[in-house]
Amino acid sequence: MRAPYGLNIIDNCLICPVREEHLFCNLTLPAVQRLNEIRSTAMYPKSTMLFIEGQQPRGVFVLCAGKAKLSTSSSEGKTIITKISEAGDVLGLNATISNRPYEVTAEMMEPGQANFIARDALLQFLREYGEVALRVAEQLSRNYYTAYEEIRTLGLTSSPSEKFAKLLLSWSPNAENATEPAHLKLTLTHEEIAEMIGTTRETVSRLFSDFKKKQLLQLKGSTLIIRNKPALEKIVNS
Amino acid sequence: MRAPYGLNIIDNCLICPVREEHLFCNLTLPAVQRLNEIRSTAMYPKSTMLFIEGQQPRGVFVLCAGKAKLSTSSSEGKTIITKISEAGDVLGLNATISNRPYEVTAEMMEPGQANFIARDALLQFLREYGEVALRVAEQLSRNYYTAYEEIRTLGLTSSPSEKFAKLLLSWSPNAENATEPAHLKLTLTHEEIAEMIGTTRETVSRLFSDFKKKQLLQLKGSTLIIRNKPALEKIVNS
DNA sequence: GGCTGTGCGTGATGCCAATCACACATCGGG
DNA sequence: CCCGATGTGTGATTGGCATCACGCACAGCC
Repeated sequence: MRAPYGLNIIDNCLICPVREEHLFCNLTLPAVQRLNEIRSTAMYPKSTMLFIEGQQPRGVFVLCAGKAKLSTSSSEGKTIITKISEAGDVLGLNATISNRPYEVTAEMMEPGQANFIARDALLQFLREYGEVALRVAEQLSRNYYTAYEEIRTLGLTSSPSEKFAKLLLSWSPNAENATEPAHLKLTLTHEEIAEMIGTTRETVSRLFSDFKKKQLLQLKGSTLIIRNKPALEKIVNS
Repeated sequence: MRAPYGLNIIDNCLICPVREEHLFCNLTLPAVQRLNEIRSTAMYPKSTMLFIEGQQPRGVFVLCAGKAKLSTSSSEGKTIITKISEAGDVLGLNATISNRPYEVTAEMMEPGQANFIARDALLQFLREYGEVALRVAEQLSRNYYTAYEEIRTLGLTSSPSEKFAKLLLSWSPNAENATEPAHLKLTLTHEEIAEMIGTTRETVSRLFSDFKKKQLLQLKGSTLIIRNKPALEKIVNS
């Protein structure tokens, strides 16, 4: 499904490419047509900054293919990654709606494709199609929830091991048939994981060692196997 | 301006009682009338829980008088206060719009008054008056920004002294005529301050001592005087 | 008056994770 | 092929803050 950079762009990827609950899904035909007029699709190579924390908002990006990491940094260089965005996500919506600077930096982690909708056009569009404004409100509300999850993780979770366990669980598909352990590709470096849970690279390395020793997880190349989900859950609310 | 509990309620306090940038300000007359039909005003004594984290959203509260603290807790009893809400603030908007459980607990810190708008009525109202839906989106967007500030504080600020300085600065009126130090009433206990910056009561006590010793602040009864704002700012981005 | 509850100040102790410092592994490119 | 860049493992050291444990001040109240 993911288009390698250099191939033809996925046409019309704005409209429900991946998820049904997409912001711009299931609109009325006129709205869809108007949307197609104001969006512009482009490919972005790895490491592209779609936008940078503090910039005036130019508009929103709808990710069609590829992953992007959202991060925020302090003046002293410390960085936290707040989210890994995937196809279907809308980036920069909050800044664009409220006309405040982008609150995060969005950087492509792999080559990908996105639709851009300029701020003025989007606002005009929302005024014309009031139905969509409520959808936007709902999306913002979801974003808020995610942010609050982050606040709870950062503020209430004390030890790095707790946060690490929490992160692992958030990766693990929450299927109930826990008979066989979850496999998943690990695409992040230890450094990036450290930035996600607010600790140092070394600590992440040691956490991996610890958890391997305790049979909580296993690593085969870049494949991560979560061996003992209940134990992880116990660590989280310890 | 603040109505002591037991006095007559402030009529019509929903409409721009305090702030011009209020969510339900400057609406068209029909919208205002409709709003007056669906709101219900009540007084709330100190320590009232307007809503509790995890509850299904019943609707929103518009604070007219009094302060409320918003907090979230872990299962082990650790608590963080994420915001002190004041007159004019809209509480529970995110949960109500997205129909997810309240993400925080809202507790009155002093007797006060608030308007309640039930979820169904609010959603219906927003559908009828599309103009207001966009306003709601803007409000949610602002909330998101505030949440992100919190994330930055929790995630990027390492030491308690930094966070404490940051909190003090957020209290201090950002007037530029820094010729005379800012005075303000300290209504929070050390415990509550600790919950705001994610540390312990004892550490807050020691921070006050430290900062007093360093001439950064001064305490006269419950009046807090911020003596050296530039130095505080230096601590924040240290 | 004495009693209880709540908030505050401060010492002693211990521990966990940041920091510093290396060694090593892997990979892609000239 | 070597060589830099990037990512990883792991030891030793250290300091900051949580924790425990008090004593004190002050209010409200019977």
